[in-house]
Amino acid sequence: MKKTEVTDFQKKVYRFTKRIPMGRVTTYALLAGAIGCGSCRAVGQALKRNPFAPRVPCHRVISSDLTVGGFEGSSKGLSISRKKVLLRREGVYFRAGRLADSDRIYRF
DNA sequence: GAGTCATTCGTTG
DNA sequence: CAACGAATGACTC
Repeated sequence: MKKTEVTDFQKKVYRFTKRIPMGRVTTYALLAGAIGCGSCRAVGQALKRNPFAPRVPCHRVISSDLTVGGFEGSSKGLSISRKKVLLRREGVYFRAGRLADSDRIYRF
């Protein structure tokens, strides 16, 4: 078994993700840009492997198109549904699979 | 070392 | 307007 080694990149991702206040969301591209990385996929990967599962609110990270994007390794299915419900409980409402208010996006 | 990924952008039909 | 492919950076096996 491998040790849960968190790379510097992941550390940044989790740090920024945890920085998101309740009732607010952010996008992969925004996170990637804030970290200093040109690819948003790397951010999603870090969240998917999320070693800090309940500690890091990965459900507060959505796609830059205001879409839910993915969750728990699936861009659709029950996982995504759960993500939407989770955000809804925090005050973030979704409409047709998209964020109802783009003003809810948290800017670093 | 190769494959995979929860994305994003650009071009083509 | 809609769909597909290519690009990019990092992680896991």
